[in-house]
Amino acid sequence: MTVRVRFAPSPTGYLHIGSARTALFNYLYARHVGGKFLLRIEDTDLARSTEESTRSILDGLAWLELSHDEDIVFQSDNADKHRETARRLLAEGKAYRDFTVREAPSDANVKDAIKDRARAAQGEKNMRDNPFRDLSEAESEARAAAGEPFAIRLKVPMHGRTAFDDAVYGIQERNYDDTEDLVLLRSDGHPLYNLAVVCDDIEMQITHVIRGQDHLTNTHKQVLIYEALGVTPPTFAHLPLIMAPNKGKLSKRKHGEVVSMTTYRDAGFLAAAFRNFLALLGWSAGEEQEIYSLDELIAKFSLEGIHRSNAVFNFHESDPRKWTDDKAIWMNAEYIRTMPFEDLLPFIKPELKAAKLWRDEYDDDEREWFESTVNLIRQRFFTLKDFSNQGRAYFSEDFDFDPAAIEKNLSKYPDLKMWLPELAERFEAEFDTLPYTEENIETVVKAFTEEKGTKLGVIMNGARTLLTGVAVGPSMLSVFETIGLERTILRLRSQIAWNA
RNA sequence: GUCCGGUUCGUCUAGGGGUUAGGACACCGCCCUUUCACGGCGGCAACACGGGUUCAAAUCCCGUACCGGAUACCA
Repeated sequence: MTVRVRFAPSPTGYLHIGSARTALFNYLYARHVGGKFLLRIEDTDLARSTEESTRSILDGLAWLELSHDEDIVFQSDNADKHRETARRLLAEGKAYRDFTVREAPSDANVKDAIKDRARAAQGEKNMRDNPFRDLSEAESEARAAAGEPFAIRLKVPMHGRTAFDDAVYGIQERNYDDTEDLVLLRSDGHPLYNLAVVCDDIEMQITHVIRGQDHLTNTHKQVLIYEALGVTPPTFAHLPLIMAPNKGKLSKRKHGEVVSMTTYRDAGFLAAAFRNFLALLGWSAGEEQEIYSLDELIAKFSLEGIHRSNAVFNFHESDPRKWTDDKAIWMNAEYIRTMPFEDLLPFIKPELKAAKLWRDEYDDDEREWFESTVNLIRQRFFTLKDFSNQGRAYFSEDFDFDPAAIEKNLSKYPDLKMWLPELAERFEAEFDTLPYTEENIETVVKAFTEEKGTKLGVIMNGARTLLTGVAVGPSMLSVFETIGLERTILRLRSQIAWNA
């Protein structure tokens, strides 16, 4: 039997980090065993589902390059089948009509309301005490025929327990006493989550359900539905949750952008790097390797390697330099500086284009210069954005000067205001005949420094600031060379920074 | 409240009866260097607690604590 897994997000917001990892694990498992990775949009909550969310989720998956097999299933399209299934269970006596008048949904904090209600019941609550559970068939039919609204609830057996062998958490058991007669169909005829999921998973012939462990109790309910339907449940694998730094729930509402996949795409992350990071959040191959290509992840992924304990996504809200997890940033930087140039180019190009820094010559005449420049500057970059921000001066004459750099490297040495234009003269004269190479540049700059009776660092850092606008970067000799003689002279003469 | 799950450096994790408890990120120091966020070397830092089983427990069992999840006519 071929393995079929699905990723089933509800379109109530963008793709967040937890869902993304669930999608990734499903994808990796499917690819590992040569199965199918399916996508189902759980849009049965008409009030909260939006098309925009669906699009955003699809965008996120596309960015992560998690391509699905077969057509996307929209759960709402199957509502009739879900209703039919509920009616069948009713007809078979495995479900019953509940004529209890529906409570108005509490508007405030739903979670808290539920918790309060549960606590108030003080364990006194008998999950089987619904007065309509044992209503005679005749009376049930009569009341329904009279037009009285009813919900359909599953008739959970009085004695026994649900059990399944979770691929991650092992044997899971739960007494029927702890599960209420769950509603399958709302009184307005709307099918509910657990019913819809089971019906669709059966219909889609899902063999493995890989999802967050927040679904563990749902799974018991779903097993009950499978049993009522006489269908063997799939294998379940529940994933540990991804938590906020305070070990609380990571939520869109509380933590905002940092949990959204699009944030990472827009911040200049490479999908490969982020995927790699995500894969290691709750899974490990049991070895010390950290960097994995997609093919390696697929080759090494296994359900056995999934952890049971939750993982913290360690971002620092108050520190702009660590706005997201350190390791994610490090991994992205690692990819940026070690990827083959040809693989990186397709990402740098659009980045530079968007910043109006791209020139077509980089593709042919200046290809060599472009490549060596990128290889030079990418060593200290963290995201693709750095190419257009910190790297701007390499590609454009229109760049800003970092005030801190001016302060540190120029203001402190007023003589530089004269010296650097003078150095420009010197360059112009010397390199009229001499080749503009690192070696020769070093000789010229050193001689110049000695004449002025100053330290090499003063001249070099002053020049760095004028040439690149920032205080950090590669070896200054390389910078001189890659910026080129002409632009070096122009920038050394410029007084813009001094007037800033 | 009840049910379920979890607990190894700050974080991600390896290990799963005998290890100097390993790696990565972060942090700190030294080196390289004109700067630096690259690189090299090094350092700091963990088995939640209490019982038991055992010659031996981070590892197995029980309990406690703490954290998390669930408990809807949401998904």
